[in-house]
Amino acid sequence: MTSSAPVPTLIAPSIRTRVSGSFGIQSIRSAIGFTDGPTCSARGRGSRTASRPVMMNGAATRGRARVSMGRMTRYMPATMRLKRGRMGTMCGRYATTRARQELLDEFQVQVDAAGGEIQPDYNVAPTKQVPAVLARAPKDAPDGEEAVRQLRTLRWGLVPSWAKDLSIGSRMINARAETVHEKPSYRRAFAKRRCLLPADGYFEWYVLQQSDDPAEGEKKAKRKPQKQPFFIRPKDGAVMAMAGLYELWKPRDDEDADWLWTCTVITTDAPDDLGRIHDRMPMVVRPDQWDAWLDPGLTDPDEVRGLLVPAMAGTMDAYPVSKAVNSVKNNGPELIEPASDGDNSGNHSGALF
DNA sequence: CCAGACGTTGTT
DNA sequence: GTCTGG
DNA sequence: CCAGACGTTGTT
DNA sequence: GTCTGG
Repeated sequence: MTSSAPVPTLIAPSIRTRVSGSFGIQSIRSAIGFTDGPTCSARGRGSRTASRPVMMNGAATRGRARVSMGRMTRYMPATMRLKRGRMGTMCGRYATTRARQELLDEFQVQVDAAGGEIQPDYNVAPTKQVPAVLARAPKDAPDGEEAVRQLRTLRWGLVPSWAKDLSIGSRMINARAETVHEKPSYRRAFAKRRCLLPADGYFEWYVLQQSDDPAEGEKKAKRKPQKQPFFIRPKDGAVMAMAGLYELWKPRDDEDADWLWTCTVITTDAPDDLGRIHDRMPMVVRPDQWDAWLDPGLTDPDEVRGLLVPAMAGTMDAYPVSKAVNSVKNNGPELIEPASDGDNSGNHSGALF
């Protein structure tokens, strides 16, 4: 019976941050979100507790932040821009398991340019190679040559052409649909290098906290927040053609090196049913828009933006899965199986929808 | 002019 | 590469 | 997205 | 805490 199990509730990230180890004041200021302002030369070993003002609508409330360090307390004006840690969720993991031939057929690919094998991947993470569909004129073709629709594998995490090394790619895994046309890192690719990234569905992690157990009485035992992975996929089982951009990059110091092909996933608002638990999702391109989306000759940002339509409510399934997906070392169909009773220490007792 | 960023997620 | 901030 | 590391000195 | 690697 799961009816007596504590009900999980969605909580926001803590506004109190505890840091331990050897830190300077800069670390603490960073921990509480200040990226600018007065500095202090104090250093030391031990643990600190820092608190910061609550942020609403992207701006800090008025007031002061207190940073206590043993007997010393520093106050700082709370007027600086706040920077959050990587506590949120986005499209950072997905599954793509269609076989090569299925992809070639489904997307009416003209040229199979994907070297090597295309293996089902139930745990795609940033920096991995992913199958992609794109349209591009042949390498040595004269101007005006027709673009050819091709299947390739790309590295997830877009590396802009100006990057000194490819490490920036792991931070360029998503592009917001609302701003992608104007961001320096993306707009060139948005105009000329769009692609489709086939997916079965994507993962997202809820931050869960069990409600207080009355049996514990006055003891306010603070439980560690737990993250529960969910898999989200189209109800009809159709392939998700995620809107993507690709880029070609070559190290500056090695003209003979091969071009590195990289990509990013465009995100958009999630419809209400999904938005109750998570307000962003990958942008999906409808089949009747695939041709236009892939057309490298369509470069007007307004026209391209017109192809991007947020998903309709009620079209996706979302259900909890095993925490095995947390580790990129795990891979297999079991990662997208609904979590069974007993999985994850009973964090969740069933589907939300 | 040069230096430095170039991105996303979240909202008690 | 190109834009913003100082 | 999560997991896991997170540094320096010197140089037989 | 922040950053990198997968």
